Amino acid sequence: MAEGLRERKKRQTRQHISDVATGLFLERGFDAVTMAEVADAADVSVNTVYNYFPAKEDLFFDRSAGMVDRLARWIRGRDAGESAARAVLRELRGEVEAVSPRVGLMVGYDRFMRVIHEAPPLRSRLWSLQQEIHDNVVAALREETGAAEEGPLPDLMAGQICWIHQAVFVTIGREMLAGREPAEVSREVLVLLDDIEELLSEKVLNYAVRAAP
Amino acid sequence: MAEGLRERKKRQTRQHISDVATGLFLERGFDAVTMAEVADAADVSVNTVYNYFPAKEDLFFDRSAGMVDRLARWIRGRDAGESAARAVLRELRGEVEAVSPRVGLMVGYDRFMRVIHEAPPLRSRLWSLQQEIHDNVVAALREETGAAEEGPLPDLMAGQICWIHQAVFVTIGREMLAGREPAEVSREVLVLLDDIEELLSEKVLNYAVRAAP
DNA sequence: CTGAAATTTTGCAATGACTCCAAGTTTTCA
DNA sequence: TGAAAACTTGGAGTCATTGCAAAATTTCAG
Repeated sequence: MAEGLRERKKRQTRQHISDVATGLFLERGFDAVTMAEVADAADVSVNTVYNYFPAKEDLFFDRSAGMVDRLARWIRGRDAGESAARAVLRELRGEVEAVSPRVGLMVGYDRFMRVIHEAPPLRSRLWSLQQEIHDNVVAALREETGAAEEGPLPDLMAGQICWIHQAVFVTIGREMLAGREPAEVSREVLVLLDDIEELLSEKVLNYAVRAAP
Repeated sequence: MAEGLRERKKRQTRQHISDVATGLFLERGFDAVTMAEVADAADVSVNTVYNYFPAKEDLFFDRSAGMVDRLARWIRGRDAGESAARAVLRELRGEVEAVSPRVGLMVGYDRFMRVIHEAPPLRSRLWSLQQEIHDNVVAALREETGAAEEGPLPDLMAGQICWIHQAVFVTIGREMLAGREPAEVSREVLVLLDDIEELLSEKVLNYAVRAAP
């Protein structure tokens, strides 16, 4: 199914606006850039910006699109004989060990973090994303453990699993913001992951184990 | 030290504005009430409202003032031989068993929850309060375990303790919003607290035990 | 290739939160 | 009692966000 000119243009326009906006935000901070400036810099009208992005914060987090279902995907993709929590720990260790930009281990992430740090609306949006991640994890756990799970257990387990994720991301964010080197932070977070695993109960570590094939 | 007329008037004015505003919000929802309407209804100028409350959301959460350090207070006030987590569990069980309005177990809390539920800015502010609670817990744990704790452990433990708190409050909020009776929700949450305790590892349950006297 | 239909872009006006500032008012206190 | 200090107010201005209707662009059938 060939993509029409209209579709292509829309995608390009959207990407262009997002790029221009992110550049301005990283340059001067979230507050100091107005929607009108973004529109001007992107050579479109203000209304066109709103056409693609419901709110100013969406301009900043556009790239973080695939992040909200990553945890749920990791859980659904766990190995046979592996629990949800262990799958998440394994995937996180992989990303951190690889010093992956997907978890913020890259040069320049400090600029990104600083913008968020100084803008309350962006922090709010980040919490909102965490909530989405949590909801996706709950949904994944309910599906993976069978619809039989009607009680509060999937919710509680999702809380524990999201706590793992949060602890890792908050730490990476804090250390990168402090100007540390990605490789250095990577080593530190690998230790943190061991600490985290030690704090989890067996019940959590053995929840939603995928049956052997 | 006798309180001057000025102090008294300020407190009264502040309380009056907060009461009027909360009434309007519960009546018509957060979005549907403008700052100008609050000011009119309270017989003050818009600027006076901003004089007492930095933002519209502060008008709504004014009463929840003592909530941000409650967890930290519970931890600091734990019994001899009791850990931080167990103190929090004990205090929560007390409040829930007493069907206390302090944890939302009261008639009319559903109206309160509905306003929050329908207003994204209020949900954001709630997350921001959670963050404050977390920070206070970290501070309390660091002090209570001695300044020796330089590592990430207090942060991780605070995450676990706040998770307990969150799970309880989210559940109460959800059930009350669904129109359940406080007494009924109380019974249900007591069971939830048992589930929660079972999911915590011994490491968490035995962190920051207060020395015997 | 052409013109109508569908879709996107844009300009304009308005709402409402929030800030700044300077001019009143009220309360304190020497 | 008369400043000085602190609080209140009115008014103007910025900015995000929305709604609406008029262009401009793209699609597609004929």
